[in-house]
Order: sequence, then C-alpha cells, then structure tokens
Amino acid sequence: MFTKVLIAEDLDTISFAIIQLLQKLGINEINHSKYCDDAFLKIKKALHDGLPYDLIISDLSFKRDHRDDKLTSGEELIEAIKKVQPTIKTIVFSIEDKSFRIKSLYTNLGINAYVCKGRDSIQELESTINRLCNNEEIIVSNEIERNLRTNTLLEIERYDILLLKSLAKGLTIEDISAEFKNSEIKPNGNSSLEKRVNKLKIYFKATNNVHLIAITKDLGLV
Amino acid sequence: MFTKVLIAEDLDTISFAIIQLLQKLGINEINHSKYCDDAFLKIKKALHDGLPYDLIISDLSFKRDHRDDKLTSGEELIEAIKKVQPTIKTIVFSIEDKSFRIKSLYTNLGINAYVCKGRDSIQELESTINRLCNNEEIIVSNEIERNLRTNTLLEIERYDILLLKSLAKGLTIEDISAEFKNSEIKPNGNSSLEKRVNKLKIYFKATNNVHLIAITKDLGLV
DNA sequence: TTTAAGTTTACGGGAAACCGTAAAGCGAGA
DNA sequence: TCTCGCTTTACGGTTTCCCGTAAACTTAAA
Repeated sequence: MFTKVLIAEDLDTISFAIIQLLQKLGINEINHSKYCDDAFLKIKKALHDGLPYDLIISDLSFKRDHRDDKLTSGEELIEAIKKVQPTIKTIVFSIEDKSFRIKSLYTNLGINAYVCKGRDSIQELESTINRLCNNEEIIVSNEIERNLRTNTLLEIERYDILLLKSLAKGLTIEDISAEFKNSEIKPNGNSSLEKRVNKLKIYFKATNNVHLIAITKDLGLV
Repeated sequence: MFTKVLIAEDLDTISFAIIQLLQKLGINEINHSKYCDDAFLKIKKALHDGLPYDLIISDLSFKRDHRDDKLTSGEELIEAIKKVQPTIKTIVFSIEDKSFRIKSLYTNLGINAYVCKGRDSIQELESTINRLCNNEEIIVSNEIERNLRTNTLLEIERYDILLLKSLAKGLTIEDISAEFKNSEIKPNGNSSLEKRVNKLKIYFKATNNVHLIAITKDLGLV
C-alpha cells in the first residue's frame, strides 16, 4: 500500500471523507492542502527532504479566495508537480464528467487514474487506490477508454478554444484577426477565422455565434 | 437539538461528512437521500406516519442519472416540500456563491439558512444548526444580508432571464418577438426587445450579444 | 378633455455576421 | 520544374445586429 499521500482538495467536507478512507486503508502519512500553491510546496519540501510522496489525489477546481495563488486549478498543480517529480502516482478526483476534458488529463498531463465524484465515489476511489498500488499503471473507466481511442471529440484543439474564448470576450472577427497576427497565431485571416467559426457551429449544431458560445460554455470548453 | 434530520445530497463524500457531524451533535435519526424524488418521498412518508422531520439539509444541484427524476434540483425539492410541510426548517448547503441566486432562496423559497460549501464549511454548518435550534428563525451571512436589502442586482427579472435564454438558444430578435407574441409576453416588439438587450449589455458591460451571453452564463443566470 | 411623461413600437443607416465563390499560397510527388 | 491537391485568404452579397431618432400608444394628473 502507499505510505505517503497528499490530498489537494478545497472543500472540507470532501477532504474529510477522503482522509477517513485513507486511514481505513492503513496509510501512515496523510497530508492535506486546501490550496494548490500549498500542495505544491508540500510536494517540493518532501522531495527535498528525501521523503517524497508516492501518491497525490487532487481535485480540479478550487474556489477563489482572498489569497492570490499562482496555481489556481488542479491541471496547473499536476503539471507543476510532474515537472519536479514525474514518477508520482496521480489520481484526479473531480465532479467533471465531460469525457473529452477527462481524456486530456490522461493524454496531456499523464495522470494515472480519474475518479468522478458522484453517488458511489468513495468505493470507486478505494478500488482505484488498491489497483494502483497493485502495479496497474493506468486506470481508465470504460466510457473514457472508448473516447481515448476515437478522436471524435478531441479534434477541437487549442486553436479553437482560443478562438471561442476571444469570441466570448466580445471581440469581433476583425479584432481576433488582429490579435492573432500580433501573437503570430496562424491562420489569422478574416476569412479563415470565419470559416473556422463556421465549422465549429456545424460541429456543435449552433445556429449563430451567440448559440455557439452558449453551447461551449455549457460544455466547459470556454 | 433537532431529533429527525434528512440530508438531500448526491455526492457520497459530502453526505458522509454531514452525517458524521450530525452524529457528533447527538441527533438521533439521520436519513439521507441521493435523489430529490427519494428525499421528497421520505418527507411525505414521515409526515404521513405522524413522525415528521424537523430539519432538512439540501444541496442545490444534483447529477443527472439513468433515472429520470421529476425533481431535478434542490430548488424544486424545497418548493415541493414546503407545500406539504411549510414549517420544516431548511438549510441549503451548496457550492453556489452568487449572492443574487442565494438571495432568491430566502425570498422565494423561504429557507432558514444558507451555508456555502468551502474550506471551513463543516464548522459553519455546525454553528448554523446550533443557532437554528436555538430559536433563531433566519440566518443570513453578512454579505447576503447586504444584498437582501439593496435591490441592485435583482432588478434582473423573469423577463430578462427569458430573453437571455432565448438568445442563448440561438434565436434572433425576430424569432424572439414572434415567440413572445405567441406566449403573450409583453413587450414583444422588435425594437423593444433590442432596447432591453441593450440595457442588459450596458448593465453587464458587454460589448455585443455574444459577450453578453458569455457573461450571464458565467453568472449562472442562463 | 388636455397636457405631460413614460413606455412601446416603427424605421433607417451603418457595422458585423453569415455564406458562397474564387483567387493566392504552399507543400509533396512526378 | 511543373502539376496536383490542400490550406489560407480575398471579395461580394444578404441577413442580422446595433444604435439613434421619431412616432404611436398608455397612463395619470391638471
């Protein structure tokens, strides 16, 4: 079993339940951070002391606070941690259930497992921890696995997200074209941008720009 | 202290923590529902048996499921409960932090207290329960109280929400005008609708319709 | 009834979105 | 080098948005 585990989770109710579970599993050293920055510090400290964590269980979204943290999301936290300790086992425990977002956690961040907060998630979390320390490297639920193979949904790339975000900020195609030229993002012609927006509208079955932003906001893309 | 409490909360991690708290407070009968419909049934059954609950602690948002529930949100659940048992004490325990949304819980649903899920919410929940059974009728946090008095944000009415939602569905002003005429919602002229949208844009500091929907989506208005 | 003030609607012109077509740019292979 | 195919860009016409002004209507007070 794992011996030293860190929990990154802002909601006290949830971290309370996770800690209870870990204690039940007989884990010796359990630490908990309510803030991403704090979690990252603990990881670095432990590494520096020669007593690194062997598992991190992290949430994705953290509430804003009076503090202004450098790391504001689970994604950022994990990315930072992987840079200093690439071999640490990582479980993401979040309410997010959009499969394409979860997929990117595996492909871009290289997490080992994803457990979705829900009606029976404590049990799922328990079995996931057991399987992970049983030498299983990567644990993926069936639904996500199907999505990992097919590229259906993940042809939406960084470029599209940027475009959608610019639209959501109230910029016109003209504005976005100028901005993209400045940032040397290509393609950046008016016409190309229009075409791309049009593809997105077809893809998401939106009737106009307003509708498109409403849909992608709902999906958590923007 | 309360003797019979119902918890309506889908996430097992959170309900686990709440139950632990209630046990610590020495409450005899603690029940828990993961579904709104189920919670409502329990309330009715207890009432019918002459052993009604004297407190309900409810979440606001519940995950969708294979079941198709009649009641899908905490708002709907509380509204239904108040109809059959108006005197029951109600605490809403949710992650929602938009003050105008919380305000409507007090004014429209007549809840007794709101506790926001966060970094120290277990303690808050505990003190709220204590104050409630200590004959305090309504417990409002400072920030919300300020909002309850001033009408600043709540002049956004049902009409505006309807308008915003129609826009988010991809309808044009023309379409919305027709729809409003059908539903006998007034004003419904093209020009009036445009004017109203314009007011909303000024209010929310949006540069165009797309921006407006992005902003109000973020606020949870749509 | 008249006046005044506010609300709702009509209209018009310029800007941006929307949508198709065609030209220009670019890389791979013969 | 030339050709083919693909991507990117340019352009023009229609619709919708955007925003101001003015007319029509409603309501309330004089």
